[in-house]
Amino acid sequence: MSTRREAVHQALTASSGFRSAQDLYADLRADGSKIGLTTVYRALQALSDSGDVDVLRTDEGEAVYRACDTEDHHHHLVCRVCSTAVEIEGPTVERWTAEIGAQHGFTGVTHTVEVFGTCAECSKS
Amino acid sequence: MSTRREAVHQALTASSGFRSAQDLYADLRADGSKIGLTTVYRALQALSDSGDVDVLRTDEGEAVYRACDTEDHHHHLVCRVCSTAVEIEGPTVERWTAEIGAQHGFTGVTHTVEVFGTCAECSKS
DNA sequence: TCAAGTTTTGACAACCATTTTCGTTTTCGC
DNA sequence: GCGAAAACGAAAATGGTTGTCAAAACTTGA
Ligand SMILES: [Zn+2]
Ligand SMILES: [Zn+2]
Ligand SMILES: [Zn+2]
Ligand SMILES: [Zn+2]
Repeated sequence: MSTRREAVHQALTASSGFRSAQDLYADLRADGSKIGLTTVYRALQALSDSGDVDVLRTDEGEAVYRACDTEDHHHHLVCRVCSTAVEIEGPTVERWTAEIGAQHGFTGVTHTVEVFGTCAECSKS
Repeated sequence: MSTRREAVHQALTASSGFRSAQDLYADLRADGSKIGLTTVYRALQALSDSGDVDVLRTDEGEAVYRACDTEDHHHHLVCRVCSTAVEIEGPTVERWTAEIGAQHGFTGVTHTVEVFGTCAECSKS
């Protein structure tokens, strides 16, 4: 793992929420790094390819990334305000999606499941 | 509902799967319509605002739309090959997401749940 | 150590879906 | 018909993301 890729991974780990490539680029530059935007995109591509970071799309279509604690299959509960995320897992939903797919004769069934809300902290204000 | 918006809605209804704005624009032009791309985008915006069509994002971040049979809350089982979609509903997953949110003190909890696979037809080849 | 080859990097341009702008056309109430 | 208001569409602007390519950094073998 190259130094630059590590730097991106670390910048991502510093946050508990999902960050965009542009966010991370801004963070790194603010920290004095001379990294280029292209390199940030390349690092995130590599990191998500290798499964080291999770990626999802915002409603606006922007890709956002997160360095999760586990590499096992899981989902997220994301705060709509501060973007903080909690890793969640649920045998229930895993079983349910598999059944739905099988019932309709679909093969190679996968799923995307994300839960959104306003976290306890942000709910106060 | 203006004529142009109806045309877009109808073009969408002609397909059982999710289509992008560009797809629909191509369909309509191929049918001889003189509609503009901007108008297709505006129509889709209005249709999704009013809840007449469902919208989701592809992995590439492109917005795709579908004219569903019901306006009630539901999810989709989408074929990865031909993009045909089946409307599905599940009290199970509704309950599960609500519980997960409550457990972590989140308010205003919503969710996105989509199931992907290869449909029976496309699985043959 | 040094030269030659390989990989990584980053400035810049290119892409492409989507939105804005703005002048023209259509629709609708009177 | 007439004029205001809404809808249209072509073209330009936007913004995230990817492609290009020459320079910089790192490896390797002599
Ligand atoms: Zn929050
Ligand atoms: Zn799952
Ligand atoms: Zn199919
Ligand atoms: Zn639901």
